[in-house]
Amino acid sequence: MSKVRVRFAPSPTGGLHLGGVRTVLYNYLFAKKHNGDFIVRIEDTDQTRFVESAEQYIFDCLNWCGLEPDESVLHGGPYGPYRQSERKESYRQYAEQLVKDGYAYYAFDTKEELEKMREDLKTAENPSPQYDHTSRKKMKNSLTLTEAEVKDLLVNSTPHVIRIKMPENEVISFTDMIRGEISFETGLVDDKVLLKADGMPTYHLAVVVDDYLMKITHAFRGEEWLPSAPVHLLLWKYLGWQKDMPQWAHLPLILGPNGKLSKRDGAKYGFPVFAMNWADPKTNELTEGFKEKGFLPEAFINLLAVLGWNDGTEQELYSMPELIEKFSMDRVHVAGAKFDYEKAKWFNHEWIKKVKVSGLRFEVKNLLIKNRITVPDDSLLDKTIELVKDRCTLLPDFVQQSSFFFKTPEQLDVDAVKPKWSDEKRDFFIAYAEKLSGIGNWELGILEAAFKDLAAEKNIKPGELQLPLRIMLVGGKFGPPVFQIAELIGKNETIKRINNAMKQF
RNA sequence: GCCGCGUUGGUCAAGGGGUUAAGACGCCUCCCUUUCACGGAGGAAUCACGGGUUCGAAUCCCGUACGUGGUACCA
Repeated sequence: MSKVRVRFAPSPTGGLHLGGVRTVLYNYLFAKKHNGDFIVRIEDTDQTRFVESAEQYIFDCLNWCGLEPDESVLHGGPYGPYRQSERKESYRQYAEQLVKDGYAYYAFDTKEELEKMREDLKTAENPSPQYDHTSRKKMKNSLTLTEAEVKDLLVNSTPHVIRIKMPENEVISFTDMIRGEISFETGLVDDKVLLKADGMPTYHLAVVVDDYLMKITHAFRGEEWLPSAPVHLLLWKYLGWQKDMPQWAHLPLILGPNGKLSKRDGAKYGFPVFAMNWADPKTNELTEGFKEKGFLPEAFINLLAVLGWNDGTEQELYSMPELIEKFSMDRVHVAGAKFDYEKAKWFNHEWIKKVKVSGLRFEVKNLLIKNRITVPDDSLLDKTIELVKDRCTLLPDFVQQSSFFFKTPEQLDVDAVKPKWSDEKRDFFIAYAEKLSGIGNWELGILEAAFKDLAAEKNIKPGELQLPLRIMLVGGKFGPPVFQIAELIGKNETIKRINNAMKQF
């Protein structure tokens, strides 16, 4: 059996969508599981939708996700170029061959003529008429024109396209790796344009030619391609490559709260839909990404992997190597899955708990610096991360959960203590601060014991004193156990915070 | 409209003729902790609907409904 080769073929038109990343992921997992190659091919055949920065952006996203291609415009490889615009010249010959063999034809209709046809044929029953075996007879193409007329038009370089000639009455079927047998009546499918007037291929021609030339063995793409699959199948056949045709799998869609997931949903419901921040160079509109929202790539990959796939066990947390080991296309769900942001956050939380401190250090430090908190000491940072990571769902949560380790809280939640504050408690804290200043061995157990002994001495329940102490040290009702905080921030800082806070109570 | 694909709790889902229909997220109650979390123990679903087939159907078949995708010289 030949080496497994799969490809992800994005078009550089904008941000990389959740569904897009999952498609890459499944490609990647399948390839790696079978010791195959993962190729990224840029489908930039639509010059009108091309966005300059989008290509680099896509690679940045893949890199962040840890989905490194084996071959691509950036990684090179023996089957280049990996940008379809650079392969432009190679497509025409195949289209011409199809015309010669009677499987395709020239069409000279102008945009206006096409519009007119659609307008004329439009009825209540048929709101969107196609350019197909019924309507092509009335159009301006090499099927209706004489040979001489066609030749003349061609010689005068009249703008034209090449369209596939869909058979009138055939049934074409194939086996989808996740859906099984699927069949279509060819007469219901339109005569898709194969080669555009500008000489560029459409997706339909390019995907077949390039998959063939690049020796792709398995073609995975979104379910939205299913309706045009018969065109591709026919092309493989007409070009005489049928025995080399890849196996297909059409992946289910990822849906938003109301149907198809769109980047609008992100803004509307407050969750990211792109892998990374995407700033549209045309509109300057910024769409937030999972990365910037504070997701770990491990979590992002994990949640995407199990959105539509499971290995049949109860396991939900998977690392990339585990996914590679366990992934299989036939366990991919057939139906679309609604994206659940709450669960996505849960995955991130789990990964933050799971990942080692060293894996968090860089991001957390950056976040703190961005929030004007200086981190003088990496070992303090590490201890802090270890202490608070259980209570962080998204990376930015570290700012609130750990900033008080590095700087005195600016604002204290005085309302939390004031109602129950008393002179007795004030006395206690004055005495405690004094006691603390005499402690030589600054460590958790001693601080806590001193606290409890003094409380007993003063006849106050220690529980009633803990919240005030927390507010003094942290500023609010959150954070790890108080004495651990005191231990970490040190003697001077602890005493200072106690004294300062009392002025406000 | 037509064509394709789909339909197990609010969400992700296991299960593919006989099960008390797993598990997870979220929600609620309780325990732990006199912060917030973590952790632990519980609570809530007859499988879209209608017909078949069968001794027996969430599981097989057919309809209907609903959802979703396509119906571009976009991918």
